[in-house]
Amino acid sequence: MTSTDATPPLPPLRPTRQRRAVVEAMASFADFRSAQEIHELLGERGEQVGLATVYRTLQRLADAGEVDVLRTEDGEAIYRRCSDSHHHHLVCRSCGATVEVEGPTVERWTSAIAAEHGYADVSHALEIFGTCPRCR
Amino acid sequence: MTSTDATPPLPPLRPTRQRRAVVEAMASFADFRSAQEIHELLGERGEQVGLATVYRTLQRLADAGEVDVLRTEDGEAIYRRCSDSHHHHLVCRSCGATVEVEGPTVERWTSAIAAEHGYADVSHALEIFGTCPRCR
DNA sequence: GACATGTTGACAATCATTCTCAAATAACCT
DNA sequence: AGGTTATTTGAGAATGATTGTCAACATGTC
Ligand SMILES: [Zn+2]
Ligand SMILES: [Zn+2]
Ligand SMILES: [Zn+2]
Ligand SMILES: [Zn+2]
Repeated sequence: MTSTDATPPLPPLRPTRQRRAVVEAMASFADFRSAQEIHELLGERGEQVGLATVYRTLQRLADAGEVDVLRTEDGEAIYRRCSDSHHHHLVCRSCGATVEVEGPTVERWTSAIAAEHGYADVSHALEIFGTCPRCR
Repeated sequence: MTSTDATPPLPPLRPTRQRRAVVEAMASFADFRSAQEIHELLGERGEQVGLATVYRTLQRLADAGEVDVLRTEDGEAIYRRCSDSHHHHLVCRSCGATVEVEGPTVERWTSAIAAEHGYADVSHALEIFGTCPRCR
């Protein structure tokens, strides 16, 4: 709420072929994929985009809240397009099928717990893993 | 519940100086630390343990549920000794101070959500981040 | 078109984590 | 104690995801 940082000099951000390609690619699947997999997918689609650019673009999208980022068991980042509202994921351990879920229950609980311990400026991360119906 | 895998040939697991050292080191701090930091700590304590061994031991401890593992924003694994029961963490973004929290609320909610979507064999991961009282 | 600046891509550099494998050491047997 | 075998260790190489470099490019503006 300082009075001097109304609109910091944010760089413009240009619409390039590569960015469009990545965004479109993200719209073509519903599960979580790694940057490298997305890079491959782009290749298959005939859209030539450098790997570094894919990484950069995914990060921007993540920062902008356009995509969700998760970490696999071994620390690899995986991405998926997402709705704009706050939510969590129910992910199939076997095939990766993902369902976005939400509800006030967890939101309230985490806030309460945090307040109870004097923690401020709270955020949280919750992922649910299981085996989906199709993989039973 | 299959009848043929009662006790798979698990390797014995020997009590070595290195393993004791790591376990003791883990008991000496209460926040999350990376394998490398723990390796350093061991050095300072005069316990010479190879980095690879630290990694191996931490993984074993994690598999055995003796330590909790988290991933930092950039995918680095961090470890902390933990109580035996299922719980979650309230972590200070600034100093790393950690509080183990638990409660049936989230447990029930996640189970319900999973069942609702037909997911079986469910597990979940929840971390709460905030600024602790001391860092306000 | 000319200019200023954001963007790209090939490739090098990081860096956490894993792998390799010979030497060291528990556990066991006699 | 000596001998045998299965683990464990550690130093260094290897891996692999992610990031950095920087010259060539593309875009928006005038
Ligand atoms: Zn599935
Ligand atoms: Zn939430
Ligand atoms: Zn703190
Ligand atoms: Zn739980």
